[in-house]
Amino acid sequence: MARERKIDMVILGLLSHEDLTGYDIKKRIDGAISSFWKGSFGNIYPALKDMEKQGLITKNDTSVGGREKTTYHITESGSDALKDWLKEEQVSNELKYETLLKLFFGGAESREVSVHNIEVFEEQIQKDLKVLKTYSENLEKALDIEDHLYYSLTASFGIETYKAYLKWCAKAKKMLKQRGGK
Amino acid sequence: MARERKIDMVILGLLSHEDLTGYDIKKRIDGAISSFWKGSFGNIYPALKDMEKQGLITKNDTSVGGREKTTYHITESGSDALKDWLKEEQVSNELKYETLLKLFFGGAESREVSVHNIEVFEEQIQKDLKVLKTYSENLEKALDIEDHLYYSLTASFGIETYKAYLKWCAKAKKMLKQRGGK
DNA sequence: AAAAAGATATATCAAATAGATATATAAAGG
DNA sequence: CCTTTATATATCTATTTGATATATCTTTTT
Repeated sequence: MARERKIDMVILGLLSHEDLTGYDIKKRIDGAISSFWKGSFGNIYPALKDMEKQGLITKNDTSVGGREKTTYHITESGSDALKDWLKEEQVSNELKYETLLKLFFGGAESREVSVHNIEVFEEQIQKDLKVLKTYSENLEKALDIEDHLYYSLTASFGIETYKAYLKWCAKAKKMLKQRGGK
Repeated sequence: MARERKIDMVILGLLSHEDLTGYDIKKRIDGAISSFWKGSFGNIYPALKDMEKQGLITKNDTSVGGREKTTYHITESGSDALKDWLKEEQVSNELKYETLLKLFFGGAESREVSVHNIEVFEEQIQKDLKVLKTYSENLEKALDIEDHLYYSLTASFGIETYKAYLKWCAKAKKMLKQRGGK
């Protein structure tokens, strides 16, 4: 058996603030959450169906014109499930860095290949950092809103780690260019 | 269709250094690689079978006493596949931080809960950092070995990011304890 | 020396995730 | 008017995760 489905908690967390459609949920996940969690239609829609059966959320079908859409709303029971999860001790934090995997096995190719791979990574991080900084600055304009504090803290996590990445990139490139590599 | 199977590259990378059994591969992944990639028997064994069919690796069955074991060896074609992958531009780096997910939705519970969750994370990172530092120090004793340079760079990535995490933990806890939270 | 515990070794299964794709309507732009 | 983009739901396959089953060999405890 695989562990408990985490997408459920992402959905409950989002629905605890506002009613949303599956499509809306995907958009929210692709936004601020994307730097530390991912979601796809392939697990969002099945999870919504399941959770409705379990009574954690309720659905509300509406049709605007010829277009049908289903909005979900969190129930008392769903809200409790979210709170229980927040209080659980064990967490699974896992990162899968293909860039590091390539570097680890970098010896199978020339050093130039590894340097280039680091440069590709570096550029991506620089872009991501820029986006996160803008997001963070906007949040800090209204830190009196309780939720903004939480969003700001997760953004700051990203900013701090991205900065560490960039520092490492410079160092790693230097090391690879030094001491007469093959 | 899901993207190309990444476990294949982990296996090829490991086999490029020495012949290994599936069990050995699991042990290697759980070691130095574990901080940036994971693997399980559930994907290692099927991948080995597949790759053998594809001619990327060859198998060698031996029986020591009544105990059977299969050792795998990388082929020329497997070695080429590894090098091709190293030279590919696109990479998928994804982190799934349940700790951050909980913090993002922290507003559904008291600030104490979030502070506690950060403390749990902090302790784990402190442990991991200690292990990585020891590993890194041992590598640096013999940096003249080409491969050690690569292993050292990946270890240093972990060390730098873990340090950034700890710095963030202190800051985040301070923020949550300040300004009269609920 | 026997029993228990732990390490070695392979394999498989269910649940969850990733990523792509299919379908159809609505809105916006040229 | 037509094309492109956004909205919205759904499904499928491949892959990964995590657990479990089985069996042998080795080391430690009694």
